Amino acid sequence: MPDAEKRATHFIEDMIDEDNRSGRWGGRVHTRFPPEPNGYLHIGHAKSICLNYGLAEKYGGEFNLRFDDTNPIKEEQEYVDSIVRDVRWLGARWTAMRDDDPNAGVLFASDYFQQMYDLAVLLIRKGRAFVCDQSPEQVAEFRGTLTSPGRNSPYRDRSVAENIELFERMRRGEFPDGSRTLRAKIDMAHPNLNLRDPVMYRILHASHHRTGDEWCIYPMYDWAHGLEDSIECITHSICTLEFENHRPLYDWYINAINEGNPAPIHHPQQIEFARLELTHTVMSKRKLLELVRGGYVRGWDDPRMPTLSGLRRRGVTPEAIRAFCADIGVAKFNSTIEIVRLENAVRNDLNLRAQRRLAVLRPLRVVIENYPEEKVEELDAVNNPEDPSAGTRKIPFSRIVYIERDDFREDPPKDFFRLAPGREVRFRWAYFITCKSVIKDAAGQITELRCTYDPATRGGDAPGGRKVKSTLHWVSAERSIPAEVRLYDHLFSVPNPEVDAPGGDYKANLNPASLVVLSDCRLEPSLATVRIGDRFQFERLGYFCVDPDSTPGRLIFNRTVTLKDAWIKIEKGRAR
RNA sequence: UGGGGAUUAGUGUAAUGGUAGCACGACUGGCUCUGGACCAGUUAGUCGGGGUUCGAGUCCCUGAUCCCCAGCCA
Repeated sequence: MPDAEKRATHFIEDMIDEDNRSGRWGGRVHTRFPPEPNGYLHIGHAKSICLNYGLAEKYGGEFNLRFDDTNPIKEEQEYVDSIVRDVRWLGARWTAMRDDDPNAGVLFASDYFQQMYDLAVLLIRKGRAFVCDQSPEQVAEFRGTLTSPGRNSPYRDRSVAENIELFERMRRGEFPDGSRTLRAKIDMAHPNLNLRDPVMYRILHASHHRTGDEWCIYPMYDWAHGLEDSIECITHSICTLEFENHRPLYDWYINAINEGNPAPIHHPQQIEFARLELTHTVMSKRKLLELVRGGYVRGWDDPRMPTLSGLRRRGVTPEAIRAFCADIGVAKFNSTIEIVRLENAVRNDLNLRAQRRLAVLRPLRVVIENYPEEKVEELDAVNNPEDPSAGTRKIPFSRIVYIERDDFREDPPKDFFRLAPGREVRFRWAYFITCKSVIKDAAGQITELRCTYDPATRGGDAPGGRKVKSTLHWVSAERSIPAEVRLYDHLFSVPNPEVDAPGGDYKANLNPASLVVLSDCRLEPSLATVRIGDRFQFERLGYFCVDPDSTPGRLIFNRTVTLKDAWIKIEKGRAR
């Protein structure tokens, strides 16, 4: 990734540096991202992708995208497609990737099923695996507990010949689901429960999204995963902390295969790191699925979701996500990142590239009494003060304009220096405006402001250097266009929705104000020609992007993130 | 009465026996045609207790706390 910045090395880089010094892998670095296609990718996966791809890139190595598709019951092609799309969007480049074929170079564990099967037969021949007829309940009962040893399965000492025959019959489909398993013969008293004769294969008469009905036995993750990495000659198998307990089992499998083997298989080094946790959201696939299925959000790509598709629809750029991942670091400490860090990365990125526009979300009508009725002026506005090459555009100014209701106070509190009766402010790129009077309806609601403008301040500067305390955004009433704007806030109203869950239900912490739809917004006319996905800064408000729900006649914008707002901070401080 | 990990400002993350630094947050101030951005400053930390050493976040001993593991899920 081109935007990798200079920073201290983390522990995995230190390990690779050490490997390179010792010549362990001959200078080779080969990583992979191994998702199970049973859900959509989220920001936590982005951390793993950035880590794995980033290492391959940094060390001139290779990076595989491989699906860990060993459980047909939970996996679907829809998820495969979305994951390929998201990894590509994030900017990772896998080995043999092509831009004209989405699936080129994508790898699948299911392509290795026969090799895995052959290796399982090898372990049976070596007396290291056996077919077990225990029921799932019996297996659990015989496993023992955390503090007490298990007992051997009564089927543990079957002959090699019988095991081979039964395993072949399992594959042929002669037995019902759950009736038999293939298990490794290790140690039922081992303090690490993963080594108490773990199941290697289970019978599953289920159709697989890629292999169809070719198989009715499927390898367990622990058996399959290490072999996948071995087959692909992965050097550094990077995974999350909870698999630390499994590493001895992967090592056992490969050692058992290689013992006395004239053609030993590759033995990758597994390294564990802490997965990403974020405040004000949830990250487990199960809970995200529940939010989608339960209608709590509008889908996997709801802009409030931490999914990559949600973030993309929200207007977050892949560059911002990569910068965020680089910023938070990699370690073995189970930490929770404050979501403002992500928001900050988004602002930093968009500040530099998003063009500025004027948009009024909650319009308040303003009549400029001394401005001619029919006159319209095209005023010059800078597109991006951070990027002179973005140029300028014209904005029409006229007698009647809209400003933000929040930008006027009839009785302004201290430190409020926006518009108020008798006060002069600047209209961005236009004129100095003074509020002369306030018009209200019968209910006492402000419906209109009557103001005057100073013709000498055209463009926004006073000739004598006269200052105003604030600059407001505005749009011409007649020459602006309507739009719907969707304001998003944190999905959950508390930092740790799973920990502080009333009644044990994290959903009780859903933020009722996470989506606010404003349907009467007014935009400057240059926005009439935008395309879906285009991003802008609406000055003084935040960053917004065009939602796919937009139609030619009706523009819909999503608020990606607000600008920092010093005034809100002052107000909140006063409330306290 | 198990095994495996972890613990540095509010939140993260560096420091690999030698000045505890950085980012975000918070708070000041400056600047500004976005109360944005930018600039300057302030705040605040090595889980506890022993030990080794001229010197310990780092090494040793000993406690504490937190996370993971008893799916034919991954």
